[in-house]
Amino acid sequence: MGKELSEAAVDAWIALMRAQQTALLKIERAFREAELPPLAWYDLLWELDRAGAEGLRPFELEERILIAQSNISRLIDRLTERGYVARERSEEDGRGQRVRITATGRELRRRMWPIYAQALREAVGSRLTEREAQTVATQLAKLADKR
Amino acid sequence: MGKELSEAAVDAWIALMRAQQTALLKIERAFREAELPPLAWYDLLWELDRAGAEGLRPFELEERILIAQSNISRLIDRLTERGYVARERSEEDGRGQRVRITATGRELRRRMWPIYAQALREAVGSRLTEREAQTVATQLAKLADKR
DNA sequence: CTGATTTAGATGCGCTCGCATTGATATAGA
DNA sequence: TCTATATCAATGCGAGCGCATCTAAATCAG
Repeated sequence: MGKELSEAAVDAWIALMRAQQTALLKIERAFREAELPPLAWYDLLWELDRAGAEGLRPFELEERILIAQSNISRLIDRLTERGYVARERSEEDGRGQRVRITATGRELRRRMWPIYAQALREAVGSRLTEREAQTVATQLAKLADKR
Repeated sequence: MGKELSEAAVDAWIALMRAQQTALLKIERAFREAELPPLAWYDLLWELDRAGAEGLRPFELEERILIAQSNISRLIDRLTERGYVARERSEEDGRGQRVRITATGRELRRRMWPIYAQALREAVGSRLTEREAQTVATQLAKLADKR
């Protein structure tokens, strides 16, 4: 692609903004209506659940979920306060820590999933064929590079 | 498509979140580095510029750009303070108002565009072929419906 | 016409965000 | 080894967000 900005690129960008906002709003609303915490909590719990017993370092979480460092720090604060995750000093790095999910945290994530899945189905799954979803995922992956 | 949530849909959703976040961050950064206001200002100015001499009612802006009512109201506040737009009581509706872009506002939008275009080219245009961009725009449009 | 409902827009509130900075430790280079 | 630089995480700050609520005007129903 050359130096000019194609109209198609602008259209794709606008569609991207609208689609994300609209879908995100629906999903957050679903969580709220079910009296569950916001999506960011799910993301973090999910990564920690996957990470298993060793947990993750905050900077590893930062790489996996798309939240800035300072917000990761405070998100961990909030989850720690409620006992969904636990902090622990890192053995191998004196500056660092390890974050692990607790049993309660795992349970919360499990409760959140059906709500998430349902909302996702309505906002995304039901609107694209499997094939379309695959294409979209592939194309959009090209935009996710931070460079 | 049915009642189940396909893996492809989840992948598309995650890609959507990441792509939007990443691209948006780049664009906002570009504006900041050029010492220009954020994207939302551009969007609002652009709609008002297009609307011409009659301007728009705030609720019309709300339909066009993806910002909640209360935030539209405050965004107009900020732009009014700096003289980029002007409020005026609506003739036809005593509850309402008309918002119009000023000459300074038009000028600001004009200055913002090259920065925006450049960032958009880097974040989106250069990463998709024209054809891909079209496909993405078409598919994503299906997710933008608020219902 | 009157009262009830709806709609337009503003505002208070609490929360989260991004940025910049700080403090502490780790790593690299002379 | 000693110093400079880089990295990890926390925090102060100001700004913007979404929600709920409020006021005023418009619309609807009887």
